[in-house]
Amino acid sequence: MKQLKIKCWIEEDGEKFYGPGPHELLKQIQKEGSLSKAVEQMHMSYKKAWAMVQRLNQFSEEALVILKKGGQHGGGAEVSLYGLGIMKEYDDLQLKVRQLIAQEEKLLKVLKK
Amino acid sequence: MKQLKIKCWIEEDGEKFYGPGPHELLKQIQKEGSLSKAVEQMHMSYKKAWAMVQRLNQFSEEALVILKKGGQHGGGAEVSLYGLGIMKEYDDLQLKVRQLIAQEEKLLKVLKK
DNA sequence: AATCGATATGTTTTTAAATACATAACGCTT
DNA sequence: AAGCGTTATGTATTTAAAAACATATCGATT
Repeated sequence: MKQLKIKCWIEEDGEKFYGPGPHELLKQIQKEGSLSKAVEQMHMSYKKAWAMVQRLNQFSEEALVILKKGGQHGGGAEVSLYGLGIMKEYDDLQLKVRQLIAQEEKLLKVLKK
Repeated sequence: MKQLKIKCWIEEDGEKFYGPGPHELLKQIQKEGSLSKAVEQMHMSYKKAWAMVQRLNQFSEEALVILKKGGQHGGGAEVSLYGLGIMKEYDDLQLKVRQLIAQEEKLLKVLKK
């Protein structure tokens, strides 16, 4: 059975900046309060996630994720207010995109059989 | 500078069926009349393109590409009428998607800076 | 039947990405 | 200052995709 799929993301100078991967990572960070725990949930390597966070923070006017090392619980990670705003924007965008998909799926003959 | 990107494709049972890659391939086949020449233009390996064509034909009610081997000119490839129809559908879809992008790019705060 | 240029197909090599592993650094708490 | 759990970072290994290479097959034309 055939399905129409659409994926959207934001690029910074031709390289991926924010998309499904980072979006899911931020959701897990928000839930777990730690980068390592978020990573565990997602079956993603810590290194990859860490680099993702660096990139997100570096190419924004404000950090999306705040990382803290040391301290009582060893440290932790949280999504900033600014990061939460971007997450919401992306969610809203995805909603519109899904509406387009639903509409188009009815028309496309390719999807038949 | 940040940009919103969207990519759409059609899946058959979870695996890619028709998207930007096959679409470009069909365009080149149409132009060149041969799979090997199309591949050369695209810097794609013949094997990959050949497998793509097999998949496109196998999972459709009708072949999108007709491959001919032997004969005066050794053979050749052409996009079927059915294939042309799918190409047009995909082009039309991309047009609508681009309209959505243009509209959304004005709204997204993430794109600022 | 010999030729030619394209399709068809298997094997090997290269490449890049992801993962795994190891270890240092941090700072609050006790 | 010792312990803890997390962030930070380098190195090595694994994996999968892509490319490169080699060769067989086909069939109209001559």
